[in-house]
Amino acid sequence: MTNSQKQKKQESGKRELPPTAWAVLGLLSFPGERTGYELKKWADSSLRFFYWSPAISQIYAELRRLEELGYAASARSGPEEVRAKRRYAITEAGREALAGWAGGTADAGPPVLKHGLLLRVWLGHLAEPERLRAMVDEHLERTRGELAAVREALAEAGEVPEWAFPALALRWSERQHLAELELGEALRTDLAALDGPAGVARQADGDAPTPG
Amino acid sequence: MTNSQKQKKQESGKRELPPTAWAVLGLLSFPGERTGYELKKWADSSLRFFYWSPAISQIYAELRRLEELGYAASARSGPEEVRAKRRYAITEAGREALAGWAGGTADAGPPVLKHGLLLRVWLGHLAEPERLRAMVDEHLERTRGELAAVREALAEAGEVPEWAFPALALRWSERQHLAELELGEALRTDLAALDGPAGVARQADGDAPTPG
DNA sequence: TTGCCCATGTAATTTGTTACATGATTTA
DNA sequence: TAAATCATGTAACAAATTACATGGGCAA
Repeated sequence: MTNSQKQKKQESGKRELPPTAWAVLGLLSFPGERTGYELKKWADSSLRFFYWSPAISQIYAELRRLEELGYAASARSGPEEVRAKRRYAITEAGREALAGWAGGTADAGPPVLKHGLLLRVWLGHLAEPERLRAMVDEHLERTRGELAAVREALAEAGEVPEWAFPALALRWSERQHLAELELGEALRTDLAALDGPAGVARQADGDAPTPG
Repeated sequence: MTNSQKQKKQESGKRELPPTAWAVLGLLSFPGERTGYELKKWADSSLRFFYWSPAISQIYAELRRLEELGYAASARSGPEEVRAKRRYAITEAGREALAGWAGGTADAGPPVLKHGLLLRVWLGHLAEPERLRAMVDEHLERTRGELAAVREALAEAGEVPEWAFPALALRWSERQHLAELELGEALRTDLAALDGPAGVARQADGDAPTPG
């Protein structure tokens, strides 16, 4: 390990919360009390588009941790019921901690993309050209569906003045999906150019230089 | 659990490999033998931009699994050394399995994006407007750096005809970063529009708060 | 001779998923 | 009254990271 990397280590005893915890707390930072189930559904129609879509079990786990930390508080509906419906709300401590995380000077870090189609394009020498083209077309179709979902969410959020920032993020996401569509079209063109005129080498073997 | 979700369950005994295993095998699918260390460096200058950047320990673990499955084979340099340098190559079985995965009819699934800046924008009500603007600017600066890195990788791959598909993916990534830059600029504009007219009125300006 | 890069690996821990179990309420 | 949705949770496991340990080769 290099020295510069060493300097990135944590010295503090209290360990940092993972992004998921902050995201859950972030959902809670908007007015109202809600259940874990509701949080999950909400995330799937908002944060999913640019950040995160966790398993429901993960939401419940994070809510328990947040409550332990005093960042969230819950009230069950039935008095002494086992596993009763539980509505969560953010606490003052939670709001402060979240504001420190979201509005602090710490770097948000680079966006991380995991694009399965692109990995397959990168590995294009292993697939039939027509199969590759079909994958791109499927991707375009799905992206159109996603764009529609973003716009649906935007139609809801766009009305309410309290949702101004979420609407902003969704607007970004709308543009991002439009760009993804253009990227897909360009990819299809590039793919055709590779396959069509010159008929570039699709053979797997034969020697070649090592990368790097 | 709904019925439609139930149908997605696996019935097969042999469990599917995670994407990381296929990505490592994918790196190995290009001619030449290489060490885990080299694989990591290569991934960080290629797949990182659109798919994946694993911990080095994860690479070593996957290589061991791949060898156990008979998908990869290794040869150590020193004869009986402990922990000697180990160069890996893909096997025929590995190539077949990979081709089945990458070129098969299975859906690549939707791309997943984790954009820390956007989460913070979504949570904009918790931060100072100027801090938010600074974050966007930092993001633009970093994206410019990433774009330069993509182009550097492209300059290397673009020459060799064997790297035609990797070059295609990198070309996609170049365009994607250009789009990300435009998205960031638009976000800055939207942010200013949100902050400007509703905030303190500047008497000299009057109206027309949207900058070019 | 210090420090960086190359190179491989183990251990501990955390994060996150899938599968399972349970039951209430709502809708067709 | 059957099915879907709402709602919470546990258990097992898989994936992945961080920290640590080790040591060779090379260059300022």
